[in-house]
Amino acid sequence: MPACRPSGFHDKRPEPVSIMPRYDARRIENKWQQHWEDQQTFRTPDPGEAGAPAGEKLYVLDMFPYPSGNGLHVGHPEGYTATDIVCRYGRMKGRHVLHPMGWDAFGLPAEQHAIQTGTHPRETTKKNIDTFRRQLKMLGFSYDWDRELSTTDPEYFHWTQWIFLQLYDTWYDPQQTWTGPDGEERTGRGRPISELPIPPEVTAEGEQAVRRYQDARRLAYQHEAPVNWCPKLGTVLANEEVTAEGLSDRGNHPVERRPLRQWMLRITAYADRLLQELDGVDWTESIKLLQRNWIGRSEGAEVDFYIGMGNGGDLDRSFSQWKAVRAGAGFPAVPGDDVLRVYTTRPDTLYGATYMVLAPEHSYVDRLATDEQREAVAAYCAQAARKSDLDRTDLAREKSGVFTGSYAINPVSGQRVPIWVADYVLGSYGTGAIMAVPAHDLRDWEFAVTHGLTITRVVQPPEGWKPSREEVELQRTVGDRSETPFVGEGTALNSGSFNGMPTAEFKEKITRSLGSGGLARAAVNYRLRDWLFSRQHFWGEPFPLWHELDDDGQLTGLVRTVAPEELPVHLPENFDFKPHGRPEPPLDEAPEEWLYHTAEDGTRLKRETNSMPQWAGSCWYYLRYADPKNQTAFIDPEREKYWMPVDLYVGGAEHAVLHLLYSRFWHKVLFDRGHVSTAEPFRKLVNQGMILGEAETTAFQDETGNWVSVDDVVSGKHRETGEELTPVRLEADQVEKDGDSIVLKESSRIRVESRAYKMSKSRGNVINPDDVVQEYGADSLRLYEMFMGPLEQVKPWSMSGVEGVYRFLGRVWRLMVDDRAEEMTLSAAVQDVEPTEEQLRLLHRTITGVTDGIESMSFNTAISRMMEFSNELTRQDVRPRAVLEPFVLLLSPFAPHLAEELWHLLGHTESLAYEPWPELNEALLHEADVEIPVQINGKVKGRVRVPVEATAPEQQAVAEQDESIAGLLAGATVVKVISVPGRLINFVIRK
RNA sequence: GGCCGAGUGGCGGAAUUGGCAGACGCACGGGACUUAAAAUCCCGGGUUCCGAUUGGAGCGUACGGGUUCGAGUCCCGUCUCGGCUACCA
Repeated sequence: MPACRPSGFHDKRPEPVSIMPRYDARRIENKWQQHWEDQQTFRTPDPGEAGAPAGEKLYVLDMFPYPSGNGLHVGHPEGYTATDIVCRYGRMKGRHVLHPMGWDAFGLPAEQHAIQTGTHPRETTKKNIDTFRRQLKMLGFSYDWDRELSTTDPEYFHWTQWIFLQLYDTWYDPQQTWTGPDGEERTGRGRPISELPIPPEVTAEGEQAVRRYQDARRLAYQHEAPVNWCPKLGTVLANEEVTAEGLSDRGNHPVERRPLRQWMLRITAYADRLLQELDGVDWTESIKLLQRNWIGRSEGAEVDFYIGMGNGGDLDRSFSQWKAVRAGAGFPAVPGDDVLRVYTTRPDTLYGATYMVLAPEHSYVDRLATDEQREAVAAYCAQAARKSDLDRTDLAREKSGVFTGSYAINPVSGQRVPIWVADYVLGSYGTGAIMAVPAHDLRDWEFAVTHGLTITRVVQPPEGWKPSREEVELQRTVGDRSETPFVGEGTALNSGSFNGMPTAEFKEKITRSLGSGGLARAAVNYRLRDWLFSRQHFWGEPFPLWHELDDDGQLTGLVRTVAPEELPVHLPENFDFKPHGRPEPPLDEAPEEWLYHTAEDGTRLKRETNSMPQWAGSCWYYLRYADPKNQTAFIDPEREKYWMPVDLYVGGAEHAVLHLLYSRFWHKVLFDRGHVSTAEPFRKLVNQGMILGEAETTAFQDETGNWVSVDDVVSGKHRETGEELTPVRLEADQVEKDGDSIVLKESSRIRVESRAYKMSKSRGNVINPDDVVQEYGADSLRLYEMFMGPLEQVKPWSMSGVEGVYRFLGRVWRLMVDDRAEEMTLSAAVQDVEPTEEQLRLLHRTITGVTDGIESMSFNTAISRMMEFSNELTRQDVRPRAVLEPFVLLLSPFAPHLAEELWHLLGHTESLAYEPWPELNEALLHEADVEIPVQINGKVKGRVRVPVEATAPEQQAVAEQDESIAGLLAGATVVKVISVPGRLINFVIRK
């Protein structure tokens, strides 16, 4: 906090008994917040309801917060103020505005707090929500609080569970072509599981076989997936709770990867739709790109390498038989046991595939390990299983792996290639096995060099190719020649009849040729994986599922759904959840009456004890706001049609990938199943930039107190000696600028560091919105956050900047209020007189500036224009009401409390929230004359005044008559004249 | 390493998208008011050189090139900072 304090709150003089006429933010803000609440000013009428605005609907949404125990952060009000301005502006423009707020309230912190203190997460959550609500109300946001929701409300998660059942009931048919309610034709659709065609041979096997066949195709399915099991803590950890070193965040205990039965959502089925339908939404290209990269579509081919049925030596002979069979039967959808299927984006390098690699978790590893190699392979796989993904990537600078002892046959060259196991191949991508082409893949090259495997070049680089940095780094010397890998495209080499063919053509030809031989097929792969949808936690939505048990009380793998009319499935009451020392979820220890049930047919049932991840509730909350109290459906179809899609969605960039991808996925499933009418939920998306702490200037000192220039500091240590250095905070007057760097005043050789850091408790630079409001008021906080700079940009906080906007608001106050009077009175300068032409021009310039600023979300420039207005009017002794009133309306979306108070003072009795937005009169915008620059050879040499409507030749004539210009033109040859009406004149001359 | 974004006064930033660089705010300096201070109001400012008083000339948007009558804005290359991502075959 700054030392000097604004007068509004801390006036030393005795308080007058009457209303203080000074700008007193706290009094005004409390008053109007109360007024809005009493009058239900911002309650949004439902479509068709009496009193609903006739204008078009406008749905503006904030990403709802996780109500943490720390309360609101200054980052929150940034986006919330932006959307609030858009909404308030929208209302004044006659739009029917939906602007809700709620809580993403399931999550780990409340659960951990519960384990430590015994307080139920429900209570912690309620308390935190109350704090957040109070803080948001204190900032004067125009939410319709009647629509408030929390993901933890049973009435809400009722429908989260219901949507899960929809996912469970859906399979994806990639073939179906259909036209949706949006009139678009698409191929591929999520359909009811009852419509899944069952092959006759499955039907023949009976009901259980049919159920299992269906279960394997649902969008929600069960799968063994590794979890972070920490034996010491006796609990499973979320990825965020595991450090980069593979230790538990709390206590630094080792964490193992353990497979556990979990629920997955088949988001990959929608990968193509998620990719393609991104084109139609109004998001920045960089966020779209982020999503595209995350989905990571690649095109290539699946190729089968023959491995025979055993480890026999007759591989070469049986290979030709196998090939003949394949030529007749074609490429099977599911590979048989006699082949190893790989995915490659470079089928053109097939002739250079000199070995193969399996991921350690590949199911063929055991089978392919020969007796001599079995022990080494088993040891390697066991070691790999213990490593986290991070370890695997980190340690693997040195590419490790072991030979299985087995061979496969390269389908094009007919050569035997060794099969290895290595953890640089991921089990979860492609087929979990690769053909290695060391000459043309950096990772394969590195591995081959390390393990002495054959490298065959099959692509000739194009003329003039220079190896890239990474390629050079991997250079090796063979005899007296040096070789590098080449990963680019070129022409074929050592590739039989394909020699000389360009890469692109080769890819296509060989895929087709192998395809007709039944050896390969074109394939598409995604980086995107199916979504691991279960967590081993208490504080999350329970799954609406029962497991069938066999006579021994074991899960059969068959599942029954909870009937929709029995939803929601509540969390068990009076249950003391503590880590129980097993990887299974805490709910596994829930009371019997919650956990077990006997079905009408006598089958023993056990509840699913995993819970849903925090993402679940945030996947569809935007829908519920449109109909938050609906008891019979997750949303009324008419309301859905009316309000969707969200017109503007604002939130932090940290959700640019996952949250948006997940909710788009759910939305598309609901769309396919006919529950929503739009294919995409969010029409326009804006990410606000992070707010950093105040800028800090830091210098470094060594042990003896000598300054060390930042050039010699690497992550807090001396670059040469490695000595730990002490960072010292400096005041602005201790440093100065020297060229491009900032240096100590006392020694210009010592460069210092000057930058702003992310706000964090440990750095002590966290700004609490409560303090700012206490000190300057909500209007100042709102205004400052918008004035800092463009919404999307990262920007440092500055407390004196807050003071700047506070002073502006005070000036606006004194524009209209006589602050010397004993009571609230209009300033004598405010008069009912005709405004001057100049005043009108100023007003209308402000109207365009503010209107355009809001519409393009450049709030900072909109505020600048209002500052110019108030600066100008402050200087004038007569301030016509006719320009002040519209100005108050322009200011109102930004500083609503102050604006309401002034509006009231100007004699209005109603809130200004629904006053019509001031209308622009273009005619009043311009003067009769404009001053334009006159250039000679592109340099400004003078200025002339010309009529606004002057044509190019007319304004040129004016310029030529100007004394100083005429002087400069005299004796020179005018080569060319550029005369842009109303802009400038440029004479190109030669002496 | 890859991808994305950004570099403009002491600081946050503006510039109608190729047309007067530095709007507006902060910080700073000067003045008015005041016994004094705070608050408020008014004025000032990119920089170098010459004139030296009112003026004039040059250089300036990270750096080096280019296109153009004209570039902060477009093109090529380089550097720095920030964010995301990390063996995806």
